Amino acid sequence: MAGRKTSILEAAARVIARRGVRGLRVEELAAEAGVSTALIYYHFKDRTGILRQTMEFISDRAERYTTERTDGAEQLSPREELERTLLLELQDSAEVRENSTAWGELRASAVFEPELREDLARATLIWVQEMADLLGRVVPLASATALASAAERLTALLEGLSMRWLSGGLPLDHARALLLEAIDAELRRLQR
Amino acid sequence: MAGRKTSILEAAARVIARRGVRGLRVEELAAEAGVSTALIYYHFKDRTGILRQTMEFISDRAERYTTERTDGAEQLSPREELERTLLLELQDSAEVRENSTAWGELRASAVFEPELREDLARATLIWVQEMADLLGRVVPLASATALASAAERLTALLEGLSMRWLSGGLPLDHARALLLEAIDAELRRLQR
DNA sequence: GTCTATAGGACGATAGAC
DNA sequence: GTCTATCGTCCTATAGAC
Repeated sequence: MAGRKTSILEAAARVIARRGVRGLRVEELAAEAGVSTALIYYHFKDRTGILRQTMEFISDRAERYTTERTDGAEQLSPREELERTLLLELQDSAEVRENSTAWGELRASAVFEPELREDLARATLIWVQEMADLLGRVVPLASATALASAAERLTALLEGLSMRWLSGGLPLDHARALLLEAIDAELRRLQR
Repeated sequence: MAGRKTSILEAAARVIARRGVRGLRVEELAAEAGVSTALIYYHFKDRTGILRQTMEFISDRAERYTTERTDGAEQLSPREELERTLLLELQDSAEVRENSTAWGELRASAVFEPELREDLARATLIWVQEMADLLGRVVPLASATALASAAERLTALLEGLSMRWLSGGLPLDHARALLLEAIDAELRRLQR
């Protein structure tokens, strides 16, 4: 079930996290996945095909661990759940770092590769909507528009903080503290 | 005074905005600047040298137009000045788009090129401090720490929104509206 | 589906003249 | 400081066998 193609995608996420989209060499990807370069072109057509499908793979995987996270026994308040979900992306675990790095890279690449934009927009939308739902559970009386805006801001801020963290200018602790305060500011604004 | 080297840096900013850091070819840069590739290596040593100095150039230039902006006759309230300064980076003019694109690219590149990090950190610090000053003029009673945090959040959010705008997923109007609301939320928080 | 082998081009960098 | 010319490498992509 986790076929060759899937294991190539897993390898692609690792390589992108290690070298960036800019540093992704098909040959290195092949070595990482333990296959030949020809097989990669067979499955993905060209370099852009690799990037597109890797982006989809990464966003699916992120959605999955974001969802599963709550399956732990504990009962969390809506606000705790909101905070936990956002902070999940600012953690120094291999998996999160890999996902964040690859995600940042793919978004940055989309500025110059229009082929990536459609998938990027879809993944972003799903992520924003999930966040708007969580916010709505904390502030049930807020309007859908206000919730959507807050969700867009928090996710965009998270991406900005994540990038600073990954590029070495912002310690993780500090990034997390900043994000928590932003959640507080947004909730205050919604509760007016 | 605007010597060859400067005009190469201007050309580099244009090429990076057009093709990205990964898409920057020394040959294309040479053509854009109207010089030979050899001259570029003479002035910048290697590709990384080009990137480093271009980053410095861009951050200086951004600082300059950020400062000059207030020299227009009108007297603005501190809050108007704050809003104007931040919104300045979300405009569809050639110069701003070029600066934002190149800035985003260089930050993303720094994740994988440690040589860029020092310059990046310095430029970010200057930008954050300027923003903290502006916030301090709006809310004089706020603590320095609170101002610094708000400034870090607003600039990180701006980078996140900017990236979404440039990667095609967020219309400029919407990005501007989101940023204005974030300023509002941060000021509310500071004024408590 | 998967491999080996390689074509073919692009690109960074330098040598050497002026 | 600036150019012309070029070397050598790296990298995407495909041809063709199994």
